[in-house]
Amino acid sequence: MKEYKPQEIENKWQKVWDEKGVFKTPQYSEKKKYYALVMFPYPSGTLHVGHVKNYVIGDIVARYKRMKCYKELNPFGYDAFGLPAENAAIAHKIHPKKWTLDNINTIRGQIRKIGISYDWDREVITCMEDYYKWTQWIFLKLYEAGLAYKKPGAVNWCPSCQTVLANEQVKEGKCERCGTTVTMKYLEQWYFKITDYAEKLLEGLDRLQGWPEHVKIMQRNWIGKSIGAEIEFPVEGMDKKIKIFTTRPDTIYGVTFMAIAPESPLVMELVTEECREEVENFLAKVALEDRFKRASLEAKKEGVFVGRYAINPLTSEKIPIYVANYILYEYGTGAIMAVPAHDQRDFDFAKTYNLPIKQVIRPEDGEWNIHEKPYEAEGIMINSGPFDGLKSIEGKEAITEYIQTKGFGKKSVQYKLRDWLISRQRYWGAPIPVIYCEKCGIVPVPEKDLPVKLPENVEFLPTGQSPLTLSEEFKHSICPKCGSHAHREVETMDTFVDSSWYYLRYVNPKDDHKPFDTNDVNYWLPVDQYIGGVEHAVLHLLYSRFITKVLYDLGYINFDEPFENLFTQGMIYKDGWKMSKSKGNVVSPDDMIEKYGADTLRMYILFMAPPEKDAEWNDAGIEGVNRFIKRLWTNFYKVLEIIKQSNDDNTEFGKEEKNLRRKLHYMIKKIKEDIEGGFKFNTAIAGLMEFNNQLSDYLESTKSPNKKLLEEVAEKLVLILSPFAPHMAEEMWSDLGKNTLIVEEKWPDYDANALKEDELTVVVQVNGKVRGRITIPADLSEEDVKKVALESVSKVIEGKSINNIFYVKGKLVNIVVN
RNA sequence: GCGAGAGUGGCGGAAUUGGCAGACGCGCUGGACUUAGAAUCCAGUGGGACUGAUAAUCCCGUGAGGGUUCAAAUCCCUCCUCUCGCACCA
Repeated sequence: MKEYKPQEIENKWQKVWDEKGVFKTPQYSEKKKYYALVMFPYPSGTLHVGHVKNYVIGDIVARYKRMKCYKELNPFGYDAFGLPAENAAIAHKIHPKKWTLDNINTIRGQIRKIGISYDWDREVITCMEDYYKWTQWIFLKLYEAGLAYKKPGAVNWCPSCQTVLANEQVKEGKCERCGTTVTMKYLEQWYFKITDYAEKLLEGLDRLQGWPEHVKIMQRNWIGKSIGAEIEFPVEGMDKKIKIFTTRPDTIYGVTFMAIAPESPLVMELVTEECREEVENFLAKVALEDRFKRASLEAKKEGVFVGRYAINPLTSEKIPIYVANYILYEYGTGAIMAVPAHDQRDFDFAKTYNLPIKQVIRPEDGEWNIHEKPYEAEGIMINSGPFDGLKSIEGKEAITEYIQTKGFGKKSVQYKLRDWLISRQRYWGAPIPVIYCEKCGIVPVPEKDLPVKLPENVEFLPTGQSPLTLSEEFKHSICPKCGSHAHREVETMDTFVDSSWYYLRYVNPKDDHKPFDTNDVNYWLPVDQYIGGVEHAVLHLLYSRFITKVLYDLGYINFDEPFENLFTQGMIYKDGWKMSKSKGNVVSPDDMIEKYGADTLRMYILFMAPPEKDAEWNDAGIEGVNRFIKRLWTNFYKVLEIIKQSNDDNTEFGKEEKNLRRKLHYMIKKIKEDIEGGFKFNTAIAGLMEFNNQLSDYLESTKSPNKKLLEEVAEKLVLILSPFAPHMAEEMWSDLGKNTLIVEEKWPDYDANALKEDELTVVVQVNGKVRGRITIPADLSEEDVKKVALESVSKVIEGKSINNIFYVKGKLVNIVVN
């Protein structure tokens, strides 16, 4: 019997695949295209099995589709710029470039050993000039389109990373990378105008049928669209109006005060002499507060009267104006009309400062004590003059309409989404291709001068200042417009800019004249299946959609969504924790391959849980899968031996043969359905195990195994196995005497005829409880089945009257008695 | 607080178009092989009752409680717990 030596056969077949170039992307063929893509890694260390899960899932999909006769683009690359690599490089006192490229070499080696079917010729590394040149090109295109701009303002600052962060990179007030509490700074920074695309990004989500609902919901929430009205409230005794945004214009008769954000310049314009001191003290106090604490629900609502009153344009009522800590300057207009009767926050504030609470909406039925709790739901308008009696939904329309005709305001839509802050005060990124000229101001670097090279001999310790400031050679430049003395932008781009377009580069990774070829990209994109972690829901996945939509609007591509189908895989935990070096709970794929081989590793990762779920690594679990693989190997070579020894050409199958053949085809059907019906690889592998057990039973029980049957079993079993355990499948295929490569074979179809059974086992229930089972010919009539069923439980139903008999065809009979 | 998802043996998980709950694997128990162990193979394995024991039979059981139905892990109502995301967005 041939011994199973995984490392040996894995090396052998990986070499063969390489030499024959079987995973190279076909350029010309009749086949339909399929673009399978996994989120590329940050090369900031070595891979652990959690990363590998991503690539294995992608590889099963790619190999399956390849066998289903698609022509495949299945590339891999590295998100090589950015803070993690830079921080690691600082810690290890070597240059980020060397550190990054060393890691890439390690990772590439790790992945090759797993037998992932990538087209390695298309590898993309974002920190290389031939890539970031085109990242800079994208910046220029956005700049030309008015979608990249520089503005001063309050920005998120990570004191540990010593750089600004985009809103999407702040999680619960902490830096998404390092967990340090984010503070605020006033800085002039570069932004991409993603807010211009809020509506398009929202609309596109509805078309993405192949995306998980929870990711779409996260994006919708992040974009945060609200429909309402902008209304202007005149200030008494001043030629000034306060503009507010509200989603509840129907509650305007219930306004009892106004509130303005502390940061708003309006505050100091409105404040009266008597109140000035108190207001200034309040502003000073708020300025010192942590802004994320201030913006949390638990924070107490506080404010001060500014000394003035506004006039409600509908009622002409005089209402006091406050500056209040719970008003956000960045959202809406930075000022609100406060309706304590119908808003919890206004209610809390009114209670604290003893302000009136005026109910203007009542529930459709039932009582409501407005002094106990605000009523925030829809209802019927009351105390609202001519609008009394309207439903609040109608009231919204009616009042918006009214203020619009009177010129007090207009319908308005607001979004929570903020523009994407893309400049960083760090070294390891693509330089922003812009020059500052004393005469011409901001001048973009001409396309022909790209790339703006990142200098390598620069001190890059994080100081809060861009390290490129230190390089006179880099900074010094000449204005491309007027030729006078100028200096370069010293800040670099956020790595999320690099990764927001890499899926396009894979199509023409070596083209040095353009970022991609429009025809080729239009052919290969959108990506058919994208696979990665859910942590990118409102980061990379949002940015990529934005960049794609911009390139679409600029006419470079003919699709406006990059990823047709998205799959988010769960994480692998060990000892209850995410794997990390500091926790010391990292499971290395290399160790597992050395111990069990890549095929076992691949299969265990898929078997441990449904792929979208988080799973706990279990050393005993991988042993179990390894046992299965060895049993399968043994069975296969037993079968092969029988085939070789036998001259029997009998195709008349007995009961056992028919039975085994049915189970074979049942497995083929099940695995196809498991893969296509939502990547249920865990149950697909269970199906393989089950069939292997059945094959063992057959080999053990039968005296004269049938050669023809076993030939079919061996061939189809190996084909089905091949996406999961490609190396051993290739070895088995070749031992079957085939002179093709299994990776180039077709996925077998099941034979519906083989699935038919001559005899069925039917469960017999009495009053819904299983009381027996009967074996019947498959074609027995319903009447006869019932008869047999009744007989089989005659003891149980003796002396009882039969009320009803239900028959579920081929499955179950339920006899109802009393 | 809002939004989404999930609660099934000792464990990971199957079954969700209502139709045999616990597939498959781990673990555990017993056995075979062995000087012994490892490996491998075979058998058993939700809880309980009955029985001297076996076979058989019965009862209970999918977070809790109620409902619909011949039949509920699956559908409906009420509640609890956990995970994730957002978090004063007017």
